[in-house]
Formats: sequence, C-alpha cells, structure tokens
Amino acid sequence: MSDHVTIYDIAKAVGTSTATISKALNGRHDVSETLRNRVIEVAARMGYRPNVHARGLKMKQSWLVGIVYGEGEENALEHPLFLPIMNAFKTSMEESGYELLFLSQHSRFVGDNLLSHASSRQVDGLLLMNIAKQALDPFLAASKSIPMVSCDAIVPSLTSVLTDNADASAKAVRYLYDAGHRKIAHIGGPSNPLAVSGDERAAGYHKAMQDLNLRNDAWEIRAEGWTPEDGRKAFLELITRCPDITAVYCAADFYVMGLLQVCRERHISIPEDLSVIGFDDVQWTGFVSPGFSTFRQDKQRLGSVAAQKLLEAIHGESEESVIRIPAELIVRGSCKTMHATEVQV
Amino acid sequence: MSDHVTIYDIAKAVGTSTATISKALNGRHDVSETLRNRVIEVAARMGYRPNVHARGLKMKQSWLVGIVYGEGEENALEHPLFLPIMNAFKTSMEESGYELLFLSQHSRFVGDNLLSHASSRQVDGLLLMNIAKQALDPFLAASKSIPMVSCDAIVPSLTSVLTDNADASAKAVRYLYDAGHRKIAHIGGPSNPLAVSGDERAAGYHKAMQDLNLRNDAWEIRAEGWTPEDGRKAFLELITRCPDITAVYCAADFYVMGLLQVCRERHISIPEDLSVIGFDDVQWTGFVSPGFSTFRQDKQRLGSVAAQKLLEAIHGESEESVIRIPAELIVRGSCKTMHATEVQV
DNA sequence: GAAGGATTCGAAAACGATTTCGACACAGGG
DNA sequence: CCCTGTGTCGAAATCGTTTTCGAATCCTTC
Repeated sequence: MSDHVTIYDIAKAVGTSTATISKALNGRHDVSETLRNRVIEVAARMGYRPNVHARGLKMKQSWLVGIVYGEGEENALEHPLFLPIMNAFKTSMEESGYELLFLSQHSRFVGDNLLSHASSRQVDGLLLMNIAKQALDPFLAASKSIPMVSCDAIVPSLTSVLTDNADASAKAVRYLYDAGHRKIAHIGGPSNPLAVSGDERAAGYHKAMQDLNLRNDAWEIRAEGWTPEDGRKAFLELITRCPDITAVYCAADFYVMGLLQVCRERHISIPEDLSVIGFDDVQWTGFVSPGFSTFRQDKQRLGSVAAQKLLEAIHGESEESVIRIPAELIVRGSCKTMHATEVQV
Repeated sequence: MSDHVTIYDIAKAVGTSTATISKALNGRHDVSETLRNRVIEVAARMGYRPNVHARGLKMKQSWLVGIVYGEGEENALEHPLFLPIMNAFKTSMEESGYELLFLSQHSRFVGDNLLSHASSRQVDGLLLMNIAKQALDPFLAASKSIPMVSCDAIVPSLTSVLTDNADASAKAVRYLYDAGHRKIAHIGGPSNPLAVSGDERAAGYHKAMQDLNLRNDAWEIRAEGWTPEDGRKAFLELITRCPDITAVYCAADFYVMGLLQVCRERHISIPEDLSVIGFDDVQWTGFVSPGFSTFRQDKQRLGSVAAQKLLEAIHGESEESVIRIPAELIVRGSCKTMHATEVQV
C-alpha cells in the first residue's frame, strides 16, 4: 500500500533475484525481454517505487539539483525575474529526472554551511542565481567537485547565462532614433562586478549613441541602486541638468516608476514631452497610466538554457562560456514618433 | 577534502568503533563525556558531514519537506503571494533542520506522479499551496501516511492556514463607514470550494454592511476571475447599475487596476468622486497614480505558522484546524474622508 | 560432438549510517 | 567474597539498492 514495497518483494513475486529486478528495471542488456516485461508488469502492479536513499547511497548521486540565490541581499527571492526563471529551469530539469532543492544555511553541525549541505545530500548540480560577490569564494572553490552554472550574473570559470544587455540597449537607442529622437538619455543601474546588467546596459547605450554620433556625457547617469527611489533621484538630476532631452531609456522599470512620479509633479506629460523605455516588463508596466514600453527578458529561455547547460556540466561535457539570450522590446504608449519637421539634425 | 570522510574514518582516527562515533555525534547518553568531546573535535577537524542517504535509508526519513503548488493552474508559481510565503516557510523549516524540495510530476516510471516521488524520497511532510480542487483527491488519500498542511485554501481534514478574510472585510467597511461613506460597494472574487478568499471576503462584506444596516444587494458584484480584466468588467457593470456609490472595496488589487482604467476613461477622479480599497498590496500599489489603500496579508506569519503546524504534524501532535492570520489595512491616498455635512443618513 | 562465444541469471559485496544487544569493568551493598 | 547495578563500549545486523563476477545455459560452427 504505502512505500514499503521493495525490490526484494518483487523478486519474490517474480521468482528471481534482486539483481535481476534491478537490471530489468534499469534497462540493462543482460536480462531477457520476456523476463524484463514480467518484472516491469509486476513492479507496476505492486506499485513499486525505488527508494531514493538506497539508490543515492550506492550510486553517489541524488537526482537533486540545488538552487542558490542572492546570499547577502535581503529579499533576492522576490526579485521579479527570479521566479519565472526558476520555474522554467525546474521544468527543464524535471524532464531529465532531476528535482529542485533549496539548500539551507542552518544545521546542528558546527561550521556548517550551504555547501556542506550540498555535499551531505550529494547534490548533483547547483544553480547560482544572482549571487553576491562576497559570498562567491566558497562556491568557486567547490566548483571543481560539483557542477554549477550561474544565471543573471557573470561568474568567472563558470558557464553563465544572462540577457543580452548590450543588444537590448542598441535596440532601444535604435528604436528611439528611428522615431526621430536625437537627445536620448539613459538612467543606468549601479556597477557590480558580478551582476553586470547595469554596466552592460550602460555600455551598450554608450556605444549605440557613439555609433550614431549622438553621444553626450551629460545624458548618461547611473542610479545608486535598483529601487524606484534611486530612479527618481537620478531622473531629477538628469532633468535639471538637461531639460531638453526628448527620450529616456531606463535600465529598470522601477526607475520608470520614480520617473513617472516626478513627471506628474512637474506636469511633464508622456509621451508628448518625453518618451520613455524601461527594462524588465514587470507585472504592472501595462497597467500604469500611461502604459510604457519596456524590454521583456526571455525568462523561459534563460531558465531552460541554464538547465541545459547544467545538464551538460553534470555529464562532464561542460566548457566555460557566457550565453546571451536576446530581450524583446514590448511597445506600448510611452514613445512618441516625431514628425519629420520636428526631427533635429 | 571533499565529502568522502565517513564515520569509519573518524572511528579509525579516534581509535574506536563506528557505533560509538554515531552515538557521540547524536548525543546518546551511553558514551563518556571525554570520548564524546574527542569525537566531536576530530569530526569537526576532518570536516565530516553525515551522508543523508545512508541516514535516510536507515532512519526512513529525509529531513525534506515537499512543496506543492497550484496544480492545474498555469502559472500559480507567479502568484504574488506565493514567493514571500514560501520564503518565510523555508526559513522556519530550516531552523528545525528541514530543507525544501520541489516535487516533480515527471518520471521514467509508468503511472508515476508527484506523490510517488514524495514517497520515493521519503519526504517528511508536504506544504500544499493553493491547490486546485480536481488535483486534491490523491493528496487526501495520502494524508494519513504523510503529514500535510494547506496554505491559502481550506482543505477538509487538513490543518489550513490563511488570511482572516472576513475580519479584513469588516475592517474595510468599518474604515469607509468611519470616513463618512454609506454607499459602499464590493467587487468580490469568484467562488471556489477550496480557495475560499472570494467567498469569505464577500461574506464578510455582506455581514458588515448588514450589521450597519446599510446592505444593498445591488452594490455587491462578483468578478469571474482574478484578473484586471475581470475587475474592469465587474466595475463597469457596477458603475452603470449604481452610479451613486461613493466607495468600492475590491477583493483584489488587480481589480483596482481595471477599475482605474475605467475611471480614467470616464473622468471619475479618485478619491474625490470615488474611494477605493484593494486587497493584496502587490508591488505597484504604492506607485500607481493615485496610490491606493489596500490590505497587506501577513506573508511572513502565514509562512511561519504553516511551518510550525507542519512540524507539529510531523511530530504527531497534529489536529485538524483552520488558522487565521489577520491582514493589515495599508492606508494611502485613495479614500476620501467626508465632511460631516456630506454624510448621508 | 566438442570447442568457443553469446546470452541470462544470481550470490554476495558494497554504499554509510543507526541500533540492538551483549561484554566488560567497576562501583557499592549484603 | 559474591551479587547486582551502572556506565561504557563494540560486533554485527540492518536499511534498499546497484554492481561485479562467476556460473549456467544456449546457440554456432567446424
């Protein structure tokens, strides 16, 4: 009835040995077809499930992959991208027979940490999501003995998968340029050695403007954090310094929220006075007034590619690399298309 | 170096048997203090970690709790409450030594399902989050052999923990009443046998209005789903039917989003023409214009109480019950306080 | 018909922990 | 001095699988 049916019960029922049962169930070649079918049939009828502990003990693997997220940051779990990516990752891993485990920091054993939990459980692989610089070292040290991939951050010596930020920035600038804008500003994210989004989006913007011969240092500003308040402050500084800009490309939707507040206060109307593009396509971008254009990261692919790469690493086919997933510009009503007469040359 | 140090290695190093090592490490009383200290010291120095599989095999438990969420629904994982609750739950469980596992549906074994995975892994308990009616039966059948608690839905014969919806509704009505409102409408959520939020919030509103002698059936409407579009439709019907209402209490912030769109189209200004209260305190409630008042569910407590109840169930101290966590009204600028002269009697 | 290869199968040894139960030493009481 | 109780410790069984390796059988082929 419950989970007490073991391989030994099947052996008795079929009238053979446990070795044969195991081999039949695992598709080994040294068992006849007829016997194999009988074993499978009986196993199914008796409701047999292999005991993962026994198997793990013998095979030294667990069919478990651990997931590690932003140590150090308070609520990294609630980052809007975390869940969709992890969900896609989960689905892909499950198709290969793996299940997801949240590793813990706590333990009754002294000096214990997340990694010793991983080895305790003989976790087969690790997904590092948005991990902080200061927490990285122990992982790098362990990365030779346990496969890992990183998501949303570039970790040296690990294969990392993240959004193609430079390409997105180029698309943003190009889109605004084609709409007739010339004075295009950028509110960039903070610089971070691992979470490179801020730097990459800023660099991409910089280069795209350069290529169009539009570059102006005064139009570039970097926020201090990723919150709406940071965006608000950055935009305030920007708008007082350069009141004549016609478009702003923001590295985060949260910045747009702060920006919108300022615009309401100062009666700057969007898109008539100012065009805006955000980044992330968080839930509410379509509902605020005005709905604003933004980049949607391909969370589905980010997760599934991370899964695929981790599987390769587990099978020993890994090689360090950085994988880029393109983002898509979702067009809503926050950008104005200028008439030919309005375009400044 | 890696995880290969076993209890045998320690036994050899200390010069004793594995039995003694195990007993020393597990705090058994039949081992002398001096020996115990030596064992602990050596174990720490050698970096010993117990092999979870060996222990699980022998002890028939895994120190793992599985988490099951909204089967059947597409993206139940991305429900705004899921992650914070699960995070709080995780933290509490970790303090007791448990780790969290996402159970999978897939497997190479025929007829396999999530529950057989659970028994395969000898999961010690299950957290059911917002599980759908049609997926429930197998869980109920298994609930005698494996402890479970339910969160955000009332599952008969299981202990369930959820927000005190009726109380919140009473608070909402009371708040609006004290502000001078008398014609208070309600956009309720759909009825669902398990996910009772819609019914409970509606019933709570109904009763509170009744108690104040304000009840009017025309002011009550139930949306068909939980999306902004559902809210929009419901509000349209409501506002054409009863144009003279002065306040709306919505069972979901998403409804407020739909409502706000309608208000913009029809130049109904908030809070001057209409006062609004939402439910959930999703991320953007503070940033939309106007920021609106809403109920914040205590995700922290929901998660930690669920953990506590699951631990009790695991230790056999369980008894079926429904636990209510009060929600807090977050006041922002979407409600108008009437002057005494405006209040209708 | 015998040698040799291919195919099937099972006995038994792992894997790394926990637990039972008996052995032993030493204490004190009669 | 013997008997009993208490405190420590270890040998060995056990949990449920997988895997090695030898044995047994069967089929070819000369």
